[in-house]
Amino acid sequence: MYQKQPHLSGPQCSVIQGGYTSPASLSYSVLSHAGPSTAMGGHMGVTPESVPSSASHSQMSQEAGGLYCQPVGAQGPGMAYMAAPACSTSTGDHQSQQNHMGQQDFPSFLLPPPPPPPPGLHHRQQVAKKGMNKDSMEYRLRRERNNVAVRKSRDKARRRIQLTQQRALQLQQENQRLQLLIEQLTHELDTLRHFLAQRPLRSKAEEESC
Amino acid sequence: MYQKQPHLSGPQCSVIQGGYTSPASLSYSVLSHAGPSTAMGGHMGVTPESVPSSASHSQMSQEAGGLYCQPVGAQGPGMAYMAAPACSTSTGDHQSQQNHMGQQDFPSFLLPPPPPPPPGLHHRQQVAKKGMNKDSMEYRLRRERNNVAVRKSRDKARRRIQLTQQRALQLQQENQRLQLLIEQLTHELDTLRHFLAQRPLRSKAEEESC
DNA sequence: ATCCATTGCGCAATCG
DNA sequence: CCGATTGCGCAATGGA
Repeated sequence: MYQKQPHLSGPQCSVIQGGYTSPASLSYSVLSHAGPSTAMGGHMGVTPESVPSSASHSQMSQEAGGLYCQPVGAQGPGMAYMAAPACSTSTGDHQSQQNHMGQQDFPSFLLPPPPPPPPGLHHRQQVAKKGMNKDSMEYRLRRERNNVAVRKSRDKARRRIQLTQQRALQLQQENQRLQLLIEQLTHELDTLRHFLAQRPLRSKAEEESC
Repeated sequence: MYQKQPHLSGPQCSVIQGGYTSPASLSYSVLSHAGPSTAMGGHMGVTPESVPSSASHSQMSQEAGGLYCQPVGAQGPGMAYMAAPACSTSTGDHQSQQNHMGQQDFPSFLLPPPPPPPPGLHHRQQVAKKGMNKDSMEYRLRRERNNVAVRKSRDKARRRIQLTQQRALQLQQENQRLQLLIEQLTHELDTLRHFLAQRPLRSKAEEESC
C-alpha cells in the first residue's frame, strides 16, 4: 500500500536537495517543555519498550544547534521567530534551527563555540562528516541505507510493542482463569473440610470397638 | 539537560530557513521495503500500542512525492541518486524527495499529475496551506505548536508502552503466584480425598448399627 | 473552521 | 565502517 502521494504541492522537481532542519532547534523551549504532561524529564529514562539490550543511550543529539549567533535582543518572551531569509548557501543548508523561544537564561555565546575535540576521533573523520556534501553520491547512499535501517528498526519496535501488548492481554485472561480455578478449589476444599468436621476421626481401633 | 548542541557544522546562522524534505521521497523502494522484516505490509495494521481510541487512521501520508518528473532513464537498479543541486527556490523548498531507487515498474508520469481535487475541500484552504510562507510568523507558530504536541504525544506513548510492559511483568508474577497456590490447593484436596477414600461413608444409621 | 493529537518519514547523532 | 536506535522536526491527517 505504499507509494501513495499526499498532495504534491510545489514544483515537484526531482532533486535530492536534502534541505533539512533537525541538527538545530533549541527545542523544549519555555513554552514547550514546561507544558504537557510530566513536564520536564520527559523522555529521559523512558525506554521505548523492552528494548532488548540498549536502554541507556544518551537521548541527546541535536538540540540547540542555533545557540550561537542568536539575536541578542530576541523577540518578546515565549517566541523567537526571525524573519531572516537564509544565511547558508543552497548546499550548506540544513541545520536551520527553529530557535524556538529565542533567549536562554544566559547568553548562549558563552558555550564552547567549536565542539571540544574529543580525544580518539580522527580529525579526518570529523571533517568527512561535517564537510559531507549533501549532493554527493556517498552521502545519498549513506542516507538511504540509514533510512532503510530506520524503517526496519521502527517496524521491529512496532512488532515488539504489539507483542508485549498481546502478552499482557493473554496474561490477564490466564489470570482470570486461574483465579476462577482457585475459587473452585477453595470451595471444594471447604466443603470437604466441613464434611470431615462433622464426623470426628474414627480410627480403626475405634471401629473395632463397635 | 536540554539546550545541548551537537556540533554546529555549518555557518550556524540564526535563521528559520525551514528547508526540508519530507513530503516527497518515493520511500520504500525495491531495495528498502522488500528488504527488512515482514517485508511488505510492514507497519500497516500494527497499532503502536493500545492506542486509547484511534486505531485506524490512514497510516499513509507523504509517500511518493517525487513520483512525477522522474528521470526517465533512471540510474541503474537499486539506487537512483541524482546530483541535481536544487530546483526549488529558497522559499518553495521542502518536498525535495530522495526519489530512492528511481524507476517504478511503470512510468510514474502516468499517475495523476495534479492532485485530484478532493471534493469537500475549499480551494482557499488548500492554497492557504500550500502557499504557506515558510518565513511567515504564522507558519512558525503552527510548527512550534505542532512540535510541542508531537513531543507531548511521544512522551505519552513512551509512558504508555512502559506501563504496558510493567503490567505484563506484574501479571506474569501474579500468574506464577496463582499457579503455585493452585498446586497447593490441588495437593491438599488430593490428600483429603485420599483420606476419605480410605474410610467409606458411614451414615448415622450405620453408626447406630454398631 | 481551528486546534491539538497521531503517525510515517527523513535526518543526524550515537551506540554496538 | 556499517547497521541499529533514538530524538527531533515536518507534513498529512484524524478527531473534537
